[in-house]
Amino acid sequence: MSGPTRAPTLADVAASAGVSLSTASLTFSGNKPVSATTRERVLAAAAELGYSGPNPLARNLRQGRSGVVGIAVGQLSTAFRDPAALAMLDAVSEVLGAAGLGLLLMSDDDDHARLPLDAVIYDICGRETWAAYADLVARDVPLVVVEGPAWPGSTYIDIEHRVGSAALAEHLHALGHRDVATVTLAASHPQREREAGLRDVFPHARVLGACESDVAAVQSLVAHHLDDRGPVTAIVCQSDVQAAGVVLEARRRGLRVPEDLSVAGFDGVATPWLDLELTTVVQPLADKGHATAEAVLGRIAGADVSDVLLPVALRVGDSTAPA
Amino acid sequence: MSGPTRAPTLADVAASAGVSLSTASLTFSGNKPVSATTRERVLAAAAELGYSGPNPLARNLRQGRSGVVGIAVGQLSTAFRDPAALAMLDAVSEVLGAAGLGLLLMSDDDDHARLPLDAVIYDICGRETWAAYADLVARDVPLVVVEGPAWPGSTYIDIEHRVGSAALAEHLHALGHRDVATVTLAASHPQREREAGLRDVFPHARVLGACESDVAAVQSLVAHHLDDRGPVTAIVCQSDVQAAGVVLEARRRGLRVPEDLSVAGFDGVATPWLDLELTTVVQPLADKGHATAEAVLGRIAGADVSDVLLPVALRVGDSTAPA
DNA sequence: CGTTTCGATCGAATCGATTCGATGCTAGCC
DNA sequence: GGCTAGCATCGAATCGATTCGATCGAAACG
Repeated sequence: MSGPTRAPTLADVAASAGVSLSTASLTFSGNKPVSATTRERVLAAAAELGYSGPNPLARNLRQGRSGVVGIAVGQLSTAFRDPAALAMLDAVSEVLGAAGLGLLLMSDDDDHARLPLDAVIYDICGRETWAAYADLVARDVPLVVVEGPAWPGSTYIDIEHRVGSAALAEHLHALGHRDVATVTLAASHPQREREAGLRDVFPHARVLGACESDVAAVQSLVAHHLDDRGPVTAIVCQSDVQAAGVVLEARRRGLRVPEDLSVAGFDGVATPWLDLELTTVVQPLADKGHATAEAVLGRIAGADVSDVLLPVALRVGDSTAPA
Repeated sequence: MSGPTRAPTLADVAASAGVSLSTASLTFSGNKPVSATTRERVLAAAAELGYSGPNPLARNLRQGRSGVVGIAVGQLSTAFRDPAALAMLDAVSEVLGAAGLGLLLMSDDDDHARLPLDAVIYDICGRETWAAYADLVARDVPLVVVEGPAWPGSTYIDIEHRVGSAALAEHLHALGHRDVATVTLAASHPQREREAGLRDVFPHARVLGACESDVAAVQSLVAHHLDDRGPVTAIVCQSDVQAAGVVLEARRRGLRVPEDLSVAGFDGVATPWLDLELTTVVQPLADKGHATAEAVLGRIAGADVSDVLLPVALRVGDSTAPA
């Protein structure tokens, strides 16, 4: 006969247990000691009423935090197609999860202004403007930028693009390469830095074109360059996925890698479907993710968080050889 | 002199504009008409005070919704390594994003009981129990299960595993194959269905072993089977990624595909780094994602939502040939 | 034995909006 | 002119907790 009764609240539990609302709250939150007998009475009442714990919405309002961190990655499907992005995401999620925070995917155009976010991670390489930025600033949401534009008020996590890129270029130069071309990402901070590193060694390196980190995309980009490829003896890519695309396309066109063409990548991720190990610049993806998440935690806690610049390392594989 | 003044609230704006709190609220929410002059006064006051819109936390509490939908996918890095998962995620995000809902990643072990979720999508093939399930039920959170166990109270989105698998098996049978082996996923509803479909045609098909949808994993799984492979002439996999792994490993061992060994996959995703088109069972990934998201919206709206069963289609590629 | 201290509990204020029902005012109508 | 609608606005209740400060006993102390 008791219609669809609404879900019990903490007040119901408190009443049923014969304690005050505040005591019931303390029982669940543990923020102050509660005697064992009282705790049991409250928990018993909760169990009987089918109370499933404090309403998160109410807690959030009171505490002024939502427990949710946004991560902007552009288009989901393209962003995560590159294993490097996944490794990073994994590390971020690990740290935030341990801190009890959830990770909310922010895709490009959606309007997330209505969602309560405790902080936002911006990890869209290859984009320099962002509609949501002004809004986040207005709402005082801490922003952690990964390899992006150095926006005022945000914390900045980055790697040594230029150093790594230059080291790779020197490796090629030492192998005797003189005519080097590069596949780029969209114009962006990391892209500019990496290109600068390349030009430290090869000032006249040719740009074949820009594309995202996707095997098919890079294949169609370099396809015609490989037919009539002029004097180029090495191609430097901005990700291992791009490099894999170049290797596959080169082979399809009858070129041997590395004998006829040296190919280099960036990131240092596993490419199990390629039968050679790429020469690449290994970046500490897990460290980058951890550093990002730690920065988020710090900013949420209101601490002063300093920017992070992580080192990279050249890894010489089987995809580069003397010119 | 005015210390760190706290962020302005709607009450401040209302006072400054000389209107009531309710009118100010209506100005922002648009739930009831407000005269143009009043609206302008309110907006002007808001601009002057630097008010950046209603606090989402407060709105959420009042409305009893958070605007966030959780999606459980197991380990992030492994879940998204398969492009099929990404395609699905993309479609889900598209629909939910358009509805103003955010998508929160729930990884395995994190405790998300403290987060306010309007609904949860369960998309972990290969798992039959879930610690969070009881909790979600207790909290009355709508649950949409994709290819998972048919849990009471949840909405169920699935594809025709058995039909597709049987169609593929018949294709192999028609090619003259009689000795077929299969690589499986962890024991789960879709795996059982697919295996049943396979055994409809090949009752004695041999199971090589189970592994996740990952090139490297499948390679090490089938490695020794390919050396001394007995009478097997075809291997049926549970994903295109698995199939790609088998193809690569077979070639590494000197077997030609499809001349010496036929290989089939499942999903119908692009494998640009493979130079042949896989024979596979194409599932409508975008439709599946859309249906999932629509089910979520329906459940949140309190509607009766019926389960969805989507069709699949056999696609014959270059990886299967006469035995 | 009087006083201090400490732990457990309680009452009330608070977080910042949304929304129901009531009120006042103007316009339309006969 | 009197009456009814309808629109804009307002006051107050509400969402469901957390948390500050006060209170009350009992234990510890000199």
